[in-house]
Amino acid sequence: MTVTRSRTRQDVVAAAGRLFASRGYHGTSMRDLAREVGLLGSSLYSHIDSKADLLVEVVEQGAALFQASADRVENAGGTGAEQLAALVEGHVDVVLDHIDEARTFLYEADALDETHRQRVLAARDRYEAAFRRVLVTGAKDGSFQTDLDPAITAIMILSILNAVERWYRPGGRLDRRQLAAEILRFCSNGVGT
Amino acid sequence: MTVTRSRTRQDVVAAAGRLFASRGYHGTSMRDLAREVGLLGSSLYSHIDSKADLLVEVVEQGAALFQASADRVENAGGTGAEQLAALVEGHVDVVLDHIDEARTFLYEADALDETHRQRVLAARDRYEAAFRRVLVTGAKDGSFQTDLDPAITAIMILSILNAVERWYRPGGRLDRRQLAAEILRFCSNGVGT
DNA sequence: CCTACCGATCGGTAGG
DNA sequence: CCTACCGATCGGTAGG
Repeated sequence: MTVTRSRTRQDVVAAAGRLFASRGYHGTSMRDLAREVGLLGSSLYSHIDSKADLLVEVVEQGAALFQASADRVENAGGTGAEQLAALVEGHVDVVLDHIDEARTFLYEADALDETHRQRVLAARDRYEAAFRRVLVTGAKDGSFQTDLDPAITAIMILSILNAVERWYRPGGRLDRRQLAAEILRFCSNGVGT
Repeated sequence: MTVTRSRTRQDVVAAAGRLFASRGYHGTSMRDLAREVGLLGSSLYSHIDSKADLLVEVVEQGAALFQASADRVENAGGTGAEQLAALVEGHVDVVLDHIDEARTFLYEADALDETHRQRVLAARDRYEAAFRRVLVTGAKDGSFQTDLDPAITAIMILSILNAVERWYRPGGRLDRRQLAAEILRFCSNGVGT
């Protein structure tokens, strides 16, 4: 016996995340979203106030997931090398387990109003700062080279991590642990002999 | 004496590139574009056939610029290390000199019709293949480790390169040669001791 | 390149 | 959550 139960606000937000991630905010209409969740367009407004609010909510979920990973790593402590490994694994997990929120956080911030856009930029910088700190820690404890530039190095590591969702598909040659290991290996040693 | 001369098709395409790169295809209206180029919306159609055609044209310009760089590197030859350096420098040049076409090529392909979208994916793979070949060359000639995976390594290098336009701004601490050198250094040695 | 305009779709509201 | 609808804007066309 199938019971059609009424949609919750979270159903609507999750569906919005799916569409924003796959077609972009401006490429998604409220009627697209309503169809995705099984309603008519006007019925969405008994769950939410506006399309813009939905974007804010999805983006902030993405920001919170990445930050939670960084916070866990910082609380666990360890050498620079250990913490970098944990940051890489945590990022891969967030991207693979919450791809819609991650993509929307990474690529749709420009569709936000200026106030929320600035908050996203601040959230990204805060997350990036965790990588910078780990690089400094590792330079001191002998994990890493001592002359590396933490700012640009953090950006390059995050560039690799953020791009994962653009090419990696589960079920392929690498599982997610092997993926994280490959990334960590490249970030540690590069291609050099 | 200022002469207002009539717009050419290329002015319209270039303006479209600017807007697609900064607001996205779906975030750009034909009236936005007309204003950018100093016309009324309907007047655009004496230069172009449709909004979709404009996207195709900008994206294909981006594809051609990247491919031209890869072709130049391949024709110049050299060791794997030399060719990788040339690919990195070439990519940085394309991104910094043609940021609108590069961004549109990288981020707006999903807004294309399926036929053109597939062509972009093929163009990206062809460009990526140049990186894979250079990695294989370098593994044979002693430039690089012999046990690296060319496919995933090429993706990671390109992830760093493609992200450049998201954070690098000319006139800052690094000029473009230093930027390319930092990227090459990271790709060669990573953070390890 | 503009005037005048088209049908379709947009985000959203009133009222039940 | 639906019916009925709003004004605004969308990409695009006819005709000059």
